[in-house]
Amino acid sequence: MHITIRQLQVFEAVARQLSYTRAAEELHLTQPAVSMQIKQLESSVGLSLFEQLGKRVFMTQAGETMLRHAETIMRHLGTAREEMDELKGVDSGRLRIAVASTVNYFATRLLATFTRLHPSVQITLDVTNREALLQKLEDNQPDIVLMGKPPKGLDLDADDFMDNPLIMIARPDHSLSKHRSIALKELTEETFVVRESGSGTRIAMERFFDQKSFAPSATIEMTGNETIKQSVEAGLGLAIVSVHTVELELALERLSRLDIRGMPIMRRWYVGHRRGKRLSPTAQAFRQFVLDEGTRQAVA
Amino acid sequence: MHITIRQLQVFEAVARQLSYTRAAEELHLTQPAVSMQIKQLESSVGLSLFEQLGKRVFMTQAGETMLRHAETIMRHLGTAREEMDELKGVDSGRLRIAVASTVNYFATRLLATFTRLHPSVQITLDVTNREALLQKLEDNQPDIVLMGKPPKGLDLDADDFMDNPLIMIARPDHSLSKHRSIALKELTEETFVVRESGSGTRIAMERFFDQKSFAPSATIEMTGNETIKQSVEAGLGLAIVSVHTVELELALERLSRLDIRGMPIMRRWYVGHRRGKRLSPTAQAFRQFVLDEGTRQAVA
DNA sequence: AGGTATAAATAAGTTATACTTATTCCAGTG
DNA sequence: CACTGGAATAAGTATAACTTATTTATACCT
Repeated sequence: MHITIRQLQVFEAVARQLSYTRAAEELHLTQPAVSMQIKQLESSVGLSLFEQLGKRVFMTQAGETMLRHAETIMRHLGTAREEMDELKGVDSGRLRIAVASTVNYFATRLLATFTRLHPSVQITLDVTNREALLQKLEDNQPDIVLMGKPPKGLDLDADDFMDNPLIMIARPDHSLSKHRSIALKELTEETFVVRESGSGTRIAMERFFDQKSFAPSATIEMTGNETIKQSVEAGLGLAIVSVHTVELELALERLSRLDIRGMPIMRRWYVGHRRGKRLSPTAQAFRQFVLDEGTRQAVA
Repeated sequence: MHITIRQLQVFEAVARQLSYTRAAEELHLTQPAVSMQIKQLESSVGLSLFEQLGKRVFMTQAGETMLRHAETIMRHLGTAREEMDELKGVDSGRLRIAVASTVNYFATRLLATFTRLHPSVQITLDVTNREALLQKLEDNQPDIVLMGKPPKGLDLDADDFMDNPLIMIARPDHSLSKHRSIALKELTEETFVVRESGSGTRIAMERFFDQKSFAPSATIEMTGNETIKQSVEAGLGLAIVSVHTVELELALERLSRLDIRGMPIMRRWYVGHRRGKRLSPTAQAFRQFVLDEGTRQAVA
């Protein structure tokens, strides 16, 4: 014998009305149904909750105690329902976004706009490199990821939404910086500053070099885009980066873009989530927002 | 479709184990039974509570929210059960006692002893005259009443437990105070201080006078035993009171007892409760205590 | 790739539970 | 003393909560 919410509901009505019949009416039930529920509740707690003296129904002390708990339980059920309904809307809840580090340069802009549209959504932004991001996906940590082309192996529902041109950068005073249509083989003697393995940009670069059967004479490996940019600025060597990461530096002419034949390497950004994941309305809204924003940007 | 406690129970187990199968084992159920309960809960809140990605089961945000409420609800159920069990014992709960005003003189002694035996019982003592007491019984306010002989009309389960001798008192310097075996008719010229109507002592007195075909020449009506005693002490007249109310004054010889023929009027005290009332274990214990204490006193 | 193991979903059938209607019982009331 | 209002009881029915058997899906393992 165990307590049920129905019993508590019926009990609460009887306690309020102090009448089985009126409680039954209120609940659109018959009077015997109410009697049964109360009797079951009483037998499962092992005490009388009501006593009938003459015609009137009184609550026992046990009844009063039970009523207090019944009320709080029902109140919690109510608020649970309310909070669930909240979550059904787009303008609430939590949105966990993980982005590959390169994406960060425009993800913040994207998020700023989205936050303005849906101010009460609580957003978590997690910036890591591609490899760590795949691990996080494994743990179902992010709702939505923004990254380069996802690997085939992983079960990811991903759509591309934006160009991601990879370009080669150098110090503005580099000897080739004014040249046009440079062939890769001209760079054989150059040192390349490259991202850590596990980075999407690194993978894209390697594939490009493989295709062109090119192998740089020297590479220096570094973690993070900022570090790479600073190294190139310092004259440590050349680097391949997403154009999004260096817009500012190019404009200020602190870095210059080399006009390599076959470049920019045209890649795309993807918005994705684990296949089978039940996206919350908020997450769906964000996904759609990213896709729309991508095409808008492309047109502009 | 409505939420049930069973659903919350099963949900909580799955949320903790993050596995339907293990939750089923824990609850001694089969796995499909768990699936069904979760599905029903999900459909009644209109949101997925879990999502299955690959083999692993994850909680959704809705699930996390629901879990918080489920836990508090189950905690309340638990404490409700505990408190109910408490009430099943003799040493807890509340005990509402109502006594006729005359009873008060020994009820306090009785309660003191009972409280020492059951210290954590919360006792309410309500002292009123017989008439008001019957009204309170009507409203099921007291658990137990101590009073003189209850009227036949009312549905009261009452047992007598102690003698209640009514005696006549006078000022010690009253002319009859040294006399023996006084006949009522000798008191025709006396003034009587009598309790208000509705008092048990008053009723008993009137019946006694009727039987003896005696009618006092003058009566002064007063409320409460204390007032009566003081009035007699002040020489206002004679009075009939329960011996229990004047023990102290007789011992100190501030009042004296007249030796009237046919007195003391031998009445009894009763411990009672409304017929059909479900006495709590505490109330039952008190009732028994009063009965035992009464006979003990009689023997002593 | 293909086979295997693990875990959840689905289907069908059974038992228990939550209701109903009809009736009885009980206490207060004219 | 019949009458009325209100709860209890009885019997029957629909729904919910389970079971077993089976299917489906995915990770794992050569």
